[in-house]
This record gives sequence, C-alpha cells and structure tokens, in this order.
Amino acid sequence: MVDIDSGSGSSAPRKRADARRNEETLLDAAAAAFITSGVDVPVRDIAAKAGVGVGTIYRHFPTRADLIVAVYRHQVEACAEAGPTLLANGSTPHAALARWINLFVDFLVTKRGLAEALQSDDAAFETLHAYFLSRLVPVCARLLDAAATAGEIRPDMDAYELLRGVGNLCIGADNNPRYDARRMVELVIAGLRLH
Amino acid sequence: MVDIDSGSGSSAPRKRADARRNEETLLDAAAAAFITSGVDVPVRDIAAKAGVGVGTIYRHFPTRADLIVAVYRHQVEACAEAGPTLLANGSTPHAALARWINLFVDFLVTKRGLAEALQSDDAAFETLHAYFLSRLVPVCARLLDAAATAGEIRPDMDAYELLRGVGNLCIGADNNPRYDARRMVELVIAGLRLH
DNA sequence: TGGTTAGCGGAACAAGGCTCCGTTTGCTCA
DNA sequence: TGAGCAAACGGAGCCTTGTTCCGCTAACCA
Repeated sequence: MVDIDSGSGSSAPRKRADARRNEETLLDAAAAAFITSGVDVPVRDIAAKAGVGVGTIYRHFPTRADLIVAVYRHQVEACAEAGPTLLANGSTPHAALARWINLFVDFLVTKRGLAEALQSDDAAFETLHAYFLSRLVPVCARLLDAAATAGEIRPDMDAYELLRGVGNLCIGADNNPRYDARRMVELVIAGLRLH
Repeated sequence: MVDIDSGSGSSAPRKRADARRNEETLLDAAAAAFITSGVDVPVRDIAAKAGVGVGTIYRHFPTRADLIVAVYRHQVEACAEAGPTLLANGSTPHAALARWINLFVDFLVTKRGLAEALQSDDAAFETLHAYFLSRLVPVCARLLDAAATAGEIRPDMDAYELLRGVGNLCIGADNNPRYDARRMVELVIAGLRLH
C-alpha cells in the first residue's frame, strides 16, 4: 500500500496523479486476477478488471514479471526477513532452515502458476527470476551455512540449487490432491542431513 | 519401429498406404523438431519439416500429447522394463530404486520441455500424463515396496508422488549449468532412507 | 478402368501478447 | 486563471500459435 512514487529522493520527476492512481488500481486488479485465474491470466482481463486499456498496463509494467514482482513484493520481503529471525530464535540451524523453507513453500503453493513462472526460461520472466534470487538466495545461503557449520547438514549444498529445486517441487501443488509438495520438500531437507 | 498398423488383428480396416507413410514421416519430423526446439515446437514447424499440411498432423495425432507419446514410447517402455531387471540383478532394493530413478531422470533431462509438459495441467496433455503414469507408477511402486519391505526406506512413500516430484525436479535441468537435477533427486532418495 | 471415399492441404478463425499513435488531461507558468 | 505542452491514456491492429473445416486428390477395390 501507499507511496508508489512520492519521490523520496533523486531524479525521478514525480508522476502525474492519474498515473499513480492507475498503477494502484492495476496492482489491485492484478492481485485479484492472479487469485482467480493464476499469474498468467490474459493481460486483457486485468486491463478490463481495472477499467484501463492494455497500453496502460504495458506502460506501468513492461513485462508480466514486473507486475508479478510488484504484486508479491511485500510477501517476498517478509519471507526474506524471516530468515535471520528464525536463525536467531529457533532451536537449531537445521530446524530454522526447515521452517524457513516451509515459509517459502507455503508462499509458492498458494499462488496459482507462480512456481511455474519462476522456473520458466521465457525471457519475459527474467525480472521475476532476478528479483526472487537476489532477495532469497542470500538468506538461504546464510541458513545453509549456519547448519553446515553446526555440522547438521552436508556442507556442499548450494543455495541457488536448493531454492530452485524447492521451487520446482511446488509446481502443480495446488489442484492436485495426490501430490503434496510439502512432503517432497521435507524429504529433500531430510536428505540434506548428516547422520 | 515399423508396423504402425499392419493390422495384426481386430476390426481396424488397415489404413491407406499414403496415410501410413505420412505417419512415419511425421514421427521422424517430430522427433527431430523436439530435439532442436523442444516438445512444444509449433505444429506448423513440424508440418513443414515433414512436408505435410497441419491438418494431416491433427488427423494422425489429435493432441500434442499423442505425438509426444508416439515419439518416446520405446524409451518409456525400456525404462519401465528396466525396473524389474534392476531389482533382480542389483545389490539392494534401495540401490535398484536409486538406479531406476536415475534412468528416469536421464531420460527426462535429455528431452527439452518434456518434464514441463509432463506436469502441465493443460487438458491437451491428459494423454501424456495417463501414459507415463500407467507405465511407470506400477514399476516405481514395486521398487518402493521392495525397499520398504527390506527395511531400507520409510514405508509410507507413494509412487505417484515420488515420480511427480522427481519429474518436477527435472524441469529446466537442461540449459542451466547452476542447477543439477540429478543432485536434487539424489537428495530425495537419501531422504527416503531410514537410518 | 472407373467410382468411391479415405486422406490431404492449407485457408480461415480464435486467443493471446505486444505496439503504436491519435486523443485526452494533469500540470505549470505567465 | 487559462493557455500550452508533454505525460498518460485507450484500444485498434498486427503477430504468433493452436485448431477446425472443407474442397480437392489419389489410393483402393470391383
């Protein structure tokens, strides 16, 4: 909410009022559309729901990835910030890692189509990749490092690879009663463990 | 190869010679196109490569899944048949399971886009799902069962879920040097183990 | 060899992404 | 305050890709 561009600083010359209003409206419409139809809902649908033309969407969010990032930014930030907290408060580093991964999984499986988009190699999702990785890989790396240092897990696990694998496991996790991504992810976490 | 419809029996009234020829040509063209452009290469491209009209493709293979199944049938059969063999010849059931899963992974990661298609919930891939599952789930179940009976792995793993998870892990495994599906799958197999 | 019809090709339609440009409207400054 | 200007808007329209449909061609059979 709030403060899309109040020009906290620098050169950006503060957008026109209607532009700011539209951006807000679009975010709301997109968030709603993502819930009902998944993150690859047709652009036209979002535009219609927001009561704007498609051109307006492309002006504010050049790629679908930009729109997705804008919609989910807060939740991703929250997830990223939870990492250090869990590490500080939790019992063992391995438990903190497990809990953090669960947060990530819960986030992904409740967003229709997001896990798919995250793994897509379509150039349009470049930004999405970049944002998620830049925000989450360092957090995951720190958790892995702590657990490895404590001797709880094998020391050779790469954070990028783990996140990517976990993301993959979340694909199709909604709408399929016979497949539980959480259970598979638990298996991976268990497999990390030294014994 | 060969013997697309030599009418080994029953009612089907033996297709015309040109139809059989075209089916053969299409399979070759599709196999080649899948390699160079992945399994979601445009239908027009396959038609052009085969020198036929798009209508001809749809007549022989109503959905893309039918074409994919036809192209990879032999390899899937081989994988399915390897299961019992590994179980009979291998050292322990867990080792046989691990080796069989590796076969499956090797198959998937060398087919651009196949793992994605396999998890897609698009109705057009229904047949693909059905075929892979009907062929591989029983094999996997038998391997799991043997390993569980031997007390090597937890007894509550579902074959469908495991295959689905492994399939998911293979998504995007080509073309990404930082992600190794085999390593992630090994983690899962390790996680299955009792200790 | 001629009639029947399976099978063929590709035009045409639908759906969705993305661009481009004529029009509208918020903002600034005299 | 209102005239001028550029930012922003809307949506027609183009492109790609999937899918259908139908007039034509040529295998097959008697």
